[in-house]
Amino acid sequence: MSMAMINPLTQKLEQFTTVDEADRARLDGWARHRQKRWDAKSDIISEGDHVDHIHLVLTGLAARYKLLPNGERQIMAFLVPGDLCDVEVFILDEMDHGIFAVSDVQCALIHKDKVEEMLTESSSLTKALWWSTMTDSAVLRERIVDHGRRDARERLAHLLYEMLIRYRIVGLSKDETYEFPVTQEELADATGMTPVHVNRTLKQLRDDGLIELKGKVVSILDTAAVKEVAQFNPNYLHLQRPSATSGDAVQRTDGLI
Amino acid sequence: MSMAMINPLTQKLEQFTTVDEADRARLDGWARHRQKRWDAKSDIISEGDHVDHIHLVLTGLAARYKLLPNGERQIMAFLVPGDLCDVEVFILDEMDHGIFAVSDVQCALIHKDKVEEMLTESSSLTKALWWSTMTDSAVLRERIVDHGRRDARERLAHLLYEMLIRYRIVGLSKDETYEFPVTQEELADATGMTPVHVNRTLKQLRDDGLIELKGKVVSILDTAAVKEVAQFNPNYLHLQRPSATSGDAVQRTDGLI
DNA sequence: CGACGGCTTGAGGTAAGTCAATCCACGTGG
DNA sequence: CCACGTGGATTGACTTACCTCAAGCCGTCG
Repeated sequence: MSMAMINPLTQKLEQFTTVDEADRARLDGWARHRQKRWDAKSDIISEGDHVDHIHLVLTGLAARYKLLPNGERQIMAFLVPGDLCDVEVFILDEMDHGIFAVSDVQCALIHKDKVEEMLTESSSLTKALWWSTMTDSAVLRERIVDHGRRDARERLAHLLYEMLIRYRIVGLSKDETYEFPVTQEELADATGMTPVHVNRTLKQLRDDGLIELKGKVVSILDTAAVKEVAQFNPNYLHLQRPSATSGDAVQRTDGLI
Repeated sequence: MSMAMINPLTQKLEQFTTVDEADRARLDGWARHRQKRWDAKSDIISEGDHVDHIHLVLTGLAARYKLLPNGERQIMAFLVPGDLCDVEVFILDEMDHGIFAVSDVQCALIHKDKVEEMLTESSSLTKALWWSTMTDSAVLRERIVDHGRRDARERLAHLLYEMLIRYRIVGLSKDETYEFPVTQEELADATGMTPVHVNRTLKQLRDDGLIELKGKVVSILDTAAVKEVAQFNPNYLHLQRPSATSGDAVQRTDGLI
């Protein structure tokens, strides 16, 4: 990572708390220490792996997935820069799912000992990291709502809008536009649909003037309408810093959502 | 909680590690200190609540849920004795979902300060609790697979079998039988189906001799067949203690699964 | 130029939803 | 002790959202 580049994990944690100089230095050390690159479509971690490094996505897009006995695939989460792939392996014995590189991906490898060290040395970072894993769970829960109670159109709109915000958090969106390097097949595996039906639904969203797709670039053309059809409630992303932490009761309204 | 009764949280954590006397005493103190009871169908925690106690289910069944603007409900997880309802509120500002009592529920209320205290005083319990939240996430991921890539029959079979194991962990199953006090409507809200279709699918599972339902009591009649149609792979429950933790390489085969 | 991966579109099929009636176990009050 | 009301389970008839199969298209890369 170049010196100029902002550590996307630091940037993400800023959503939750102010990261002080010591913590920032620690996070930068993690991101710089050891890096590795994966080609698009290759596995970063496979189901059953026993990992002793945590992977932090620096650039590119990755995805958690499971393969069913019949060969079908379900993508359970997308991982954007700033996301940690496998905090669980820190505790659990082996991966119960795999993670693959959707596009070319650059990761920092953080040895679990480094994280363990942090847990005792910085309670602020421990909390921040905890916040990160809790919001990851919240995103999983929202995905369950998507699959259980939203139809194709709502589900896609919800996913595309959520990704906008998650990219925005790490500074990878411009206005209402972001690069989302997925194929329609991957979108299908993430939304529990068929590639064919993803295609038709996207066309419908385009024809209705809600979104635009140019290559891998997504633009939300009509924010209000997209939030409306997605029934989007941003509370699950927990982008307001907890009021107990900030001295005053001022809630930030910096327009991320 | 009577003295004789085994703390279900302790019992659950035993899946992951051996709980020593000090930790056991701490957990029992938590469970005994302050308790509260909820009537069936009442809210234990509502969306938007700011909670400063963690709720530990002691008896009964609870469920995490979200309400959509159009009034539909999605149940994202069932909480059985030994499950913690809201570790997240420890960090996050407010609940992004609600939790309601499916049956009458008895909970222990644990003040967040008690938990914070534990985090600095017992690294073994900290790890065990971490394991617990990680497996909760794993269950959420499995639910996404259910919804995305399994049909009604597979989904119900999967849920019923998973619940058997989760009840078994806390000693609330007898052979292949357990009490699961849900209505078909709640089952529908959990599986993303219609009550009508839940009914038909259950009938089919019964007619095929896979399961039995007597009132609220579920029996898995044909374990092999149920695991087969559910494509059940227990790895996501992480019931093997991590090999790094146990001195020898012996894996337990006590037949929970 | 041809092959290939991914996108698009059409025609027809099916799992699951909707609407609605009936049934059944219960609890409760007259 | 029975009539009645109520919440939940059950079943039938019909509709629909999404799937399947299949063909064509389009850009790119060797």
